[in-house]
Amino acid sequence: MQIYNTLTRRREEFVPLKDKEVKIYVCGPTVYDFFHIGNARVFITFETFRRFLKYRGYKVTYVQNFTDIDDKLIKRANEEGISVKELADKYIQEYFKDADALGIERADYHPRATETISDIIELVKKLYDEGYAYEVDGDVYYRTRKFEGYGKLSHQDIDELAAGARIEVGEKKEDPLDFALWKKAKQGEPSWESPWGKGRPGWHIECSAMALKFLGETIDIHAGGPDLIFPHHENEIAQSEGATGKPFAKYWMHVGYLNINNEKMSKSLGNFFTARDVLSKYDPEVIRFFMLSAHYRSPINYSMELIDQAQKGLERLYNTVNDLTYYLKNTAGQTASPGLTIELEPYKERYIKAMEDDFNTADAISVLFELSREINTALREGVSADSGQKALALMKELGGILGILKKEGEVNLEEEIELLIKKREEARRNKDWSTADSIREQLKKMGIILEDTPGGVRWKKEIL
RNA sequence: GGCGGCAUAGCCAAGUGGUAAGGCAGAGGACUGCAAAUCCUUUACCCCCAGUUCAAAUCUGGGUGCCGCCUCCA
Repeated sequence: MQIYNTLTRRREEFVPLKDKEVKIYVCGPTVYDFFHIGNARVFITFETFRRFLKYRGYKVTYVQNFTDIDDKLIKRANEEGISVKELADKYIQEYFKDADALGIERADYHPRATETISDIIELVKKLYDEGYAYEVDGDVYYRTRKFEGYGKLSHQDIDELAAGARIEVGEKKEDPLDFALWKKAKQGEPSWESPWGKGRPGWHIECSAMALKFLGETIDIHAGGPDLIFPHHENEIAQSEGATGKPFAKYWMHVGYLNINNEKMSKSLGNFFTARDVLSKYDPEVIRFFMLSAHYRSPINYSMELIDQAQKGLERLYNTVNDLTYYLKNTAGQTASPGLTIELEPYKERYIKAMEDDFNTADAISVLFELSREINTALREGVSADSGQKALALMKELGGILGILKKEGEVNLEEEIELLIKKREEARRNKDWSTADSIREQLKKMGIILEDTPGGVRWKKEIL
């Protein structure tokens, strides 16, 4: 199993710190608003990797945090005239609504920064005692130049970084590169007691503290969005390794950007879509399929056209699953001939091989398409019930890792629909094509698609 | 200015030395009352130039173009 490590900029053999146990920390959303589809890409991507690791027998402990105290939350809460906690509670709920809808399995732990304050304070204290932090008038800063490896993740030279750094008004840092671990409370802001007086945590320290608390000093995989590499993850390394003296994470993983019209999605450009927007227009599985159809480190472009393309592709896979299901229910075993057998093992092996190659979901999906074609062919020639069952199970098994092919296409015929189909059959026998076609249209509007096959009339529910 | 990524058919997209997966769209065919679905066939001088090699989309150098990070951001 190979994983690309941002730290070394190479693909590395994946060896967990301990046996087959994998500890993963993913930076979660700042809960001041609905999350957007760029966030969704991160959550879907790493959650899918977790599924695959579990599938391969790893015991995964997965942590994804909520940032529920920061400038953006404070600003938004003030605008809405509610407390920061009320705002955060609201958007954590909304997070779960959207994430659940997208089929994103819940993490083992979803810690909140505000519930980790005592751990954060302990960590800052430790950094202070070690000389990695200093206090100025109630603020505590990290002494960046004291940490030897600073810049190793983003591969930036510390002096080059210093050239671009700025000190904001009101900050009293020793060095422009230093960053806040603890911020002195301002009037009307949420705050907690600390050795440096009332205040709140800086942004980066919470992730160090939560990873430490739930996963320990060294974790296997730390993951997140691409724009977290600098400064967020760089700072996390400085904090965690400064405090423990041990490597923070063995593998650092980052997804590519999700772009709109080939440009980074951002609020200032107004090219912004929340997951909820997109969920109102597309089936969640289509969104997952779309995101997983390119390599996770490549940028992907979001547009209706491309999502439509993805939907068509997913429909093709579903046609196979539904045709096979139908066949097994209605046709298999009814003929005297034993039927074909499909060699399934090679597909499974190729799929696993693709996923073990730095999670090449695009390649894995192509295996599903090839399996799909072979099943389709076998279906017209007559596949054995046993082999058909196994093929169906494999499609669902491999699709399930990606979070697709989970729907049941068949529904029980309601009487009204049954009646319509009978009427249409009668019309067809009388070669009354216009009546037959209008009934088919009528059913289409009800979400029922009819197919006249050599074996008789097939119907299916429109599922995407 | 510093650092990095990408450039494969109309579109999307795999492929890190041995003469190009897969999907969408298109064309032709089979099936069909018509559709739909499915199957078969078909569509690539792998951005340009030079080099290394028996052999390069894949390695090296140069060029062009696009994108990103260095500042809150997934």
